[in-house]
Amino acid sequence: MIGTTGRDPEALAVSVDLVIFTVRGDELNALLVERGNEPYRGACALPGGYVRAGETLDQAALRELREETSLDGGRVHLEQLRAYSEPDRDPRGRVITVAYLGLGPDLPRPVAPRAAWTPVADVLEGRTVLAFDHAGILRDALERARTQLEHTTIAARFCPEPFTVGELRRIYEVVWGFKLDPSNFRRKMTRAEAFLEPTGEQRFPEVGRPAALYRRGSARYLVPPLLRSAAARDACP
Amino acid sequence: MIGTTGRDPEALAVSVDLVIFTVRGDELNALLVERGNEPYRGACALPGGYVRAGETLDQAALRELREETSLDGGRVHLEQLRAYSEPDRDPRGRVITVAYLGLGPDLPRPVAPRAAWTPVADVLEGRTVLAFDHAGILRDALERARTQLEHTTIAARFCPEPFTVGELRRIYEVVWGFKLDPSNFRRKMTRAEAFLEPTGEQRFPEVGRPAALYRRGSARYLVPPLLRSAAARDACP
DNA sequence: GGAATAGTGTCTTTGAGACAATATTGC
DNA sequence: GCAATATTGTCTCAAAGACACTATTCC
Repeated sequence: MIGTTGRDPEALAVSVDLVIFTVRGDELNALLVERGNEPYRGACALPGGYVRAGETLDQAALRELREETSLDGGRVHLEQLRAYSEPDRDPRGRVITVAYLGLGPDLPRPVAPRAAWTPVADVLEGRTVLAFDHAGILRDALERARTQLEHTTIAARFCPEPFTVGELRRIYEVVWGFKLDPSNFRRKMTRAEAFLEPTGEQRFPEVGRPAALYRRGSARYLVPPLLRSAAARDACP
Repeated sequence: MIGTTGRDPEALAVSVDLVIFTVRGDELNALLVERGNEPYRGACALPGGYVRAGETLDQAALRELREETSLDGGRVHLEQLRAYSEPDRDPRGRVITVAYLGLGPDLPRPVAPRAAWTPVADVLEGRTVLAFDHAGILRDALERARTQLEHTTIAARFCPEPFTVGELRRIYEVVWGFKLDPSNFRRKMTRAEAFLEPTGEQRFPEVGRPAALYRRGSARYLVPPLLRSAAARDACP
C-alpha cells in the first residue's frame, strides 16, 4: 500500500510546525488550521508541512508561513523552538517535527481557507482540541515566548509601529497573563538602552490622555531583563 | 552506487550529535572522537549517530552517550539544543542533526577507542579543527551552557558530591571564562533556596582552610538568577 | 466634573559589587 | 611566620515594587 494514500511506514520524514502568536484585543491568539483529512479530521492543528529536498528548516518554516498568511516574512519574528520525536506522534508514520515560534503584530486574516486565529486560552483550557502532540508544542512555545519577553526586545515586534508604552505593556500583560504597574513598566522600558526610540509624535486615543509614540530601537536584548518571577507574585491567575 | 559506501542522496536522514562538557582541572573539556572514515578522516567530530526506527531523539542521544562513555545516563544531564539543517552540511547526503548538550562531573576516560576529552579552548582558537558544522554546534552549546548556569542549578551537576562552594565557583569560572568574587558568590549560592544542602562535614585540602561540604538541593532553578552581564565587566578575556 | 489613561516623583527594600577583615589549614 | 583558601561582615549603589500625585484628553 506504500505510496497510495499514506506514507511508507519505514521512512523517516521531517516536518516543521509553526506556532504563530499574535495579540488581538486583550487575548493571545495562535494561528491554527482545521484539518481536512484523516487523521484528526475536523480537529485543529498547527500549520506546518514536510521539509523539502534542498531546504533548510528555517526556509521550510518561512515557506509555510507564507502559505498560511499573506505576510512577507519580514514582519514576523521566527525562531526554532525544538524537535519533537515520539515515534507514535503521527499515526501515518515516523515523522520528526521541528517546531518554530513566530511572533508578529496584530496580523491580518490568514489567507489559507481553513486557517484562523484562535485564542490560546481555548487550547490551554481544553475548549479547542489540537491534533497530534500539538497542544504540548503550543504550551512549550508559550513558555518560550514568555521567557523571550523577559530577556529580549521582541515584545515590540508584536506592536505595529509606531506604538505607545501602553500598547507595549499590554503585550506583556496578555502574554504573561497578569497586570503590570504602568509607572514602573514605563521607567523600565524607557531606561533600557536602544529599546524605544521616541518619534516625537503623539497618539490621541478615544479616551484618556494622549500618549507619546515610539519605534523599535536597535537593541535585541533587554538589559537588565524584566523578570516575571518577582512581578508574578501579583495577579497570576 | 546507492547502498554501497555512501547513503542514498535523495533520502533524508536524522542524526543526533552530542556536546558533552566536563570540567577537568581549570579547563572546560568536550568529548570528541577522531574520525576513522571519510569524509573528514582524521579530523575530530562530535560523537553522534543516526536515529533508529523506534527511538526518540532523547533515547538516541542517551544511547550514543553510553556507547562513547561508560556512564549510565543518570550522572549526566542531557538536554536538546537545536536542530541543524543546512542541506550541504554533510557531503554524504541530506542529514538533519539534532544537537544535545550534556553536562557531567569530571568524567572518566571515554570507553570508545577514538574518543577523548579535548579542551574547548583548542576548538575555539582553531588548534583543533572539527568536521562538518560541528564547531558551530559546539559554540552554540557553550553559549547555552553559560546561560544555563545563570538561571538553573545545573552547575552542581558538574561537581561530584559532596562538593565545596569553592568547587562550585570554579565551575562557573571555567565555563564563563572569568573570575568571580568568592564572598559574593558564597552569599548568592547559600541564600538560594534549596540549591545547596550542607552535609555538616568538611574537606581538608592540601592548602588552605578546610571547607564545608554540600550536596545538591532539590531546586532546579536559581532564583534570583546569577547573571553574567554585570559580572562579566571584570576579566572576560 | 468624572472617567480613563499617560506620565512624574518618591519612599522602601532587595540584592549586587567592592572590598576589608578574620579564620583555619599546611608548610 | 607565610601562603593559600574559606568565611563573615560592611558599605555603597542600582534597580524593583508600591504607590501617591499630577496631566491631558473625551464625555
